[in-house]
Amino acid sequence: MAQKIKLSTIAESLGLSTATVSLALRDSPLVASDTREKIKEQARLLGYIYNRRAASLRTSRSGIIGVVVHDIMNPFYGEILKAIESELDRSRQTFILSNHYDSVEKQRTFIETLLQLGGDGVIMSPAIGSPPEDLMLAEDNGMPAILIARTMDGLALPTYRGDDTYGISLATNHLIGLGHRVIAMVGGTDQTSTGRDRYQGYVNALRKAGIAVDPNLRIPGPRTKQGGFEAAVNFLSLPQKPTAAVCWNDLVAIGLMNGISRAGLVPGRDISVTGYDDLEEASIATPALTTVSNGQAEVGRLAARALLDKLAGSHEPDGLHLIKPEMRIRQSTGPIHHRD
Amino acid sequence: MAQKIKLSTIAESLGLSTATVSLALRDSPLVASDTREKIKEQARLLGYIYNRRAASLRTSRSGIIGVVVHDIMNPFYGEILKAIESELDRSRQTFILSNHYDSVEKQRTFIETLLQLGGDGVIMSPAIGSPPEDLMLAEDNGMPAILIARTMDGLALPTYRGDDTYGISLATNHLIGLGHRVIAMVGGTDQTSTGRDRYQGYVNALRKAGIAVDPNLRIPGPRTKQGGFEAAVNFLSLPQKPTAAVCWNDLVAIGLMNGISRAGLVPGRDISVTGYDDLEEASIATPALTTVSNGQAEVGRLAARALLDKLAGSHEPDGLHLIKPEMRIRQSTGPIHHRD
DNA sequence: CTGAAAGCGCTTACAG
DNA sequence: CTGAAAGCGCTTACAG
Repeated sequence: MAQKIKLSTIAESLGLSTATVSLALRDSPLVASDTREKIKEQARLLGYIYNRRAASLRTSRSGIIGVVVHDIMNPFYGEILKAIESELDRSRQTFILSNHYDSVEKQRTFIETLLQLGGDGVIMSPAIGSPPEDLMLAEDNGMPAILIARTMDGLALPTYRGDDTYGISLATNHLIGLGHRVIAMVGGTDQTSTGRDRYQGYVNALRKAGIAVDPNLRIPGPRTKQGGFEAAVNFLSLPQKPTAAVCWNDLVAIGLMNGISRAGLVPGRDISVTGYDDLEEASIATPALTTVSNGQAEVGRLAARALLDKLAGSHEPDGLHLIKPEMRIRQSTGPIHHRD
Repeated sequence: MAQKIKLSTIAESLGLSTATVSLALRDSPLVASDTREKIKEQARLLGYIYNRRAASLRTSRSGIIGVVVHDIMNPFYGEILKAIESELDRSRQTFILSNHYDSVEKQRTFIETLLQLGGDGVIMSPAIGSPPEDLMLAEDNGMPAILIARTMDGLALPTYRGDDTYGISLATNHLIGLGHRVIAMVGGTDQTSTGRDRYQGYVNALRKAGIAVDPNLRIPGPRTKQGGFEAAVNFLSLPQKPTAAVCWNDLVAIGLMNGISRAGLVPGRDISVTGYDDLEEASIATPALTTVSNGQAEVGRLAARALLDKLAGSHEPDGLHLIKPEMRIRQSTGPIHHRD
């Protein structure tokens, strides 16, 4: 590596001022077009690398946007991130990604780091138990924040997520329509808005159909494939002998189906199973999973757009934006089939 | 948000110089301990946020490390990233993540952005068709680079990956040992070192066992679950009627097994299937997938360590570091079972 | 143990 | 259309 090339190196080599070089490289109409071309050519020749830290120190815009979610390895978040990425790419923003694994500590460290780097904004799916002041840390320091996937009550932050109560009722009603009466709910936690909403939607649907709600038919906890797989044992030994399971999400549903298969039963025939999210994987599972679309691409796209709009100065209405879920009927659900 | 708090705000409020405040906040022994405590307390009270851009402009260390891989939604990379993350977390480095989706363009943009941000180093799994000069762009500008998962010939960059040729021969030999003679290879591409190495390992193992290599038994292309699922049709209609498939990776294997199941055959009994990578998901697939561990956690950990060591000044030996794969025998492979 | 001053590499009024 | 100069918020010699 030769000497570090900076604006002044280019300026001196051309007998111009740094001001002119700076303007030219950013395509300012203030610079004569042949001067501009000469400067750009010289920058290329010298292998000039723009120092964003210096620029951002001066302008206080860094071009950095932070995104923090529970776990990027979870395809649900992966699909959201993909949409955010393609939206941010278009406006040449760099994005910094982090998992918080539901650690409030890790989440706060991330927000602080982002503030230190002069981040322009942040999109987050809040960790379980987040203190409101942690989530407001960004806004309080002039960095706009947008929430996705989970709601935090009492926070005036724009939020984009699916309508969980409604969505899970679609799945539950679908099963009821197929004749199922003993329907378990597998997975999820009351510690998130999503978890509470989905359980509530399931309860509502049963009540509306005149089916008594049996709390023992709830197997809370699992949120992953592994979790669903392990829950199969509990599920299959429930004394009420459910003929169907409404799962917390697709991962749990696929895991549960694997567990059911291992036990020699056929999901979709012996036991009906619904997922939630409609991950890319849902349609190629065996059997293909009946599930509820949860608008990941939409959530990511809208959240990114809202943030970019905010940065551009237009004031989006704050508040909750619910994406409407839709039923996707496939092979994992069918008419009631009595075990025993 | 009140007035922006900076070092000088704290200094003035305490009647000290910025130099003293700066040193105190970084726990310098040069500052008297009660002065230091007073300063730290004041910083906390004022809600001071350290401006890393300003600091890094001065010190030319940013605390940022870039990581770019093909696709973070692919659990193979996800598992590597997790290991990198936990290693970097320990040394308080921020990491910036990006997908290149095998676009050389996107990869170069990422490296340039990282240079502009003053990144301290970069870990990359090179995009297909990367020009060597793109990969050297980082090093040429003083930013150390480490390669993972894929090799680029003729580049003097430290590289960490699994031993593909050896690993795939383990899988192939396992099938041969079970009596299989017509073994297809499903997925992968000759455009990556990994793809070439794995095909070669498969060919070597067959030859060593005295089995003629039939190029028509290769179904190149698939690298995802979806791809494996779709390849099932081709696989099942091969005129040679293979009794087993060596798959490019676990995703392809799981997809292929789903496709085989849909066709009414039982993977693990009618058709033996091996995967590659030993993803977390492999053990809960149905049937549980026989596969080859590919050391994702090891690759991530070692690559991150090597980079941190390099940043700390110790010169790691460059060159290729191969992680030794191991066979994981589960339910998706069994003795030969003739179709028809 | 503490302070005054220069400088990291940009951009932005302000002049001309 | 171009230039001289100040300043973004830190850290680092150098003095004392």
